[in-house]
Amino acid sequence: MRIGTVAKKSGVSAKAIRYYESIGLIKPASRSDNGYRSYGENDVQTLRFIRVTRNLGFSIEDVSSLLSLWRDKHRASADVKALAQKHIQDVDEQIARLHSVQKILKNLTDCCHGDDRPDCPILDGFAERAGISADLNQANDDNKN
Amino acid sequence: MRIGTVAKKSGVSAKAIRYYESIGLIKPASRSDNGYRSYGENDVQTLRFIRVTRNLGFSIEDVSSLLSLWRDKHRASADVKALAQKHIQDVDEQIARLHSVQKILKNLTDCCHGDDRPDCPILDGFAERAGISADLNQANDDNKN
DNA sequence: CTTGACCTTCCTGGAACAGGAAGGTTTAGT
DNA sequence: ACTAAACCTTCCTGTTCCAGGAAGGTCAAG
Repeated sequence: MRIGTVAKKSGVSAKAIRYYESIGLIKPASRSDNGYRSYGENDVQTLRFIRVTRNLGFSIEDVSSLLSLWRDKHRASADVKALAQKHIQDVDEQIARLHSVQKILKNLTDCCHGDDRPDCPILDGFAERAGISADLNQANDDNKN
Repeated sequence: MRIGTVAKKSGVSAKAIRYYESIGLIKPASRSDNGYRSYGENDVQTLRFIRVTRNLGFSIEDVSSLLSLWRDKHRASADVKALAQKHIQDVDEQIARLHSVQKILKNLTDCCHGDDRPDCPILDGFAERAGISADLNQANDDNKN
């Protein structure tokens, strides 16, 4: 199987496959006489595994560890779990950050009438969060122009 | 004020300030005789505004637009609101994606006993999501080694 | 007069690829 | 047999937003 075929079957782009090979995430594919990379069904499985874990947000480095664990029949499931839990924690933090951002943005936009008038609670809110009073803001404008 | 001082007062690193200048987000600072960049209080305000909006996840490009709107006393608040709402939508999508990831990961880790035994519902779950049956998985392992 | 703490510009790196150039190969159709 | 499309190869650049560091100039304190 050539790279285009395995790309379709795995859902991983040919570009990505070559990249994964270049950084050592997957081992170098064997080559046919013309120099084209040659793949088998097992490679499709590996690439699918990579696609799934990447889609779940694991870093390439983590995926590399997960691949090793996946292939190691004597792994301890605790090692896998530790990796997963670390990632879950990261995702939790990201979600928390986004929630707080969301809350702030929604509060501000809800207060904004959003017409052609210039007064805008959103910009005022940004300035306030920046510790800029309306007066300073005004002075700012004056100096800028 | 030199760049180090304005960096401290604004919470934006000197590196970032030079970068912002280089890409035209802020206008080039005036220079003193020795060639050092020179800043005033208004620059502190601008940088703080940038810091706040960046922390809220706006792209540099969006921050640039927001800065223009902030300085434009004749802006329409609708323009600001549109930008903010677009960003809110982006954040909503990110949160949704992370939530679904989180759900999957938590389900799998909850099923994993996490001891020194090799059987692991997390890896099995990944393989399943990849459309790899246990049998194929086995065949995979056999071929790999 | 020499540290040390600033500042300058310029270059590289990082995460994870996508896009494209330049050129070789294979395959299908005529 | 020939050609055009569709593959493949390597190599280089671009993306986003800066951080880190090299090499060198400047300035205030001890």
